[in-house]
Amino acid sequence: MQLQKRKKDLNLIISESHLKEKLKERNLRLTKARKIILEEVKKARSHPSAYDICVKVRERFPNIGIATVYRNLKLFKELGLIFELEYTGEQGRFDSGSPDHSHFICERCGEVFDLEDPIDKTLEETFEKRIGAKFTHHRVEFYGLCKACRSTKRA
Amino acid sequence: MQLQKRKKDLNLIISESHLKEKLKERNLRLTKARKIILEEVKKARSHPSAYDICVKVRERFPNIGIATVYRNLKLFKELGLIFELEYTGEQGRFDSGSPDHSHFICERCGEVFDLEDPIDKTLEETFEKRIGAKFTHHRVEFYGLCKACRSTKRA
DNA sequence: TTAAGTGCAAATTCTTTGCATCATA
DNA sequence: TATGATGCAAAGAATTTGCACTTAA
Repeated sequence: MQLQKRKKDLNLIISESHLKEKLKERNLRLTKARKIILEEVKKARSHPSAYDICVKVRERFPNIGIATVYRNLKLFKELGLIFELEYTGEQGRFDSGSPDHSHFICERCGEVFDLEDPIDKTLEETFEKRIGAKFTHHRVEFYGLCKACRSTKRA
Repeated sequence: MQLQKRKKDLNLIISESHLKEKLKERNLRLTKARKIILEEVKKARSHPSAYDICVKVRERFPNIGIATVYRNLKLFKELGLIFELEYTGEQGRFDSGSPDHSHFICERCGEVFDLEDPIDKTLEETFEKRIGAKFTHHRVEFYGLCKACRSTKRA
């Protein structure tokens, strides 16, 4: 009982010190809002939207504004503390080809390159069995710097 | 020279008849706008946004409205003629965990499930070499019906 | 104390919708 | 010619931004 409690506290301490360290690198402050937002993202069982997180945070910090949640989620992404599931913040992009290929998206210039599909039938079936789901399709995207952008190091 | 021209025409004819057939199944009409929009998506070298496509279509069909482009892109997706690169139309979803896992997203209930990362280092390096890029990360998402939604067939 | 962070509301951006008009089957 | 499709503008949804006030270091 006590051990578990200690463990829990320890986890929080580690999280918080990690956050503190990351913030210090950029001369940013550890505010109450920032701390609670990260805690709520970390403890969320599912994959919450900014709005979901705002609702959760509000239970503990009633005056939080949605703008603060957005600002901090964006910051946490930049710090590498969380990941965004969907590549939003841009317009939808369309692809006319067949579905069995993957994409590489350059994070500097936004160019999209086609690559072959790395997911084979066997793997797909293994995953389907594991969670009892039936897949209709999948998507694979790689992100990084394209050839052209690598040679022009400076923007 | 002539062969190439013939080939080109043939491609267009095939595309158009495919479209016509798909449309007929749903009692939809083959309009000039619809035809040109699909042609422009098909011929686009990169992965255009709805706005990009609208600009292209406008060169050939000046009065096209952005709403018509959106409506038809949505339709083409439903007909399976094109694919949308990003899972938009929803809020951004966040993930607090490590980046080395993939996701399954239920298309009925929207629930997100974690799965292991199917991309190994070797494959990543092969792809990097092939296009001369340097990857920072990747994302893999599976879509379909989850266990719970499969058992409740009807909504 | 002082610069970063916040809340609020207004602004932006992307996408969808309502409606009168147009055009395909 | 009847119904589906379009253009326009207005509405919606998600996210960002400007600014005066607050707070962590």
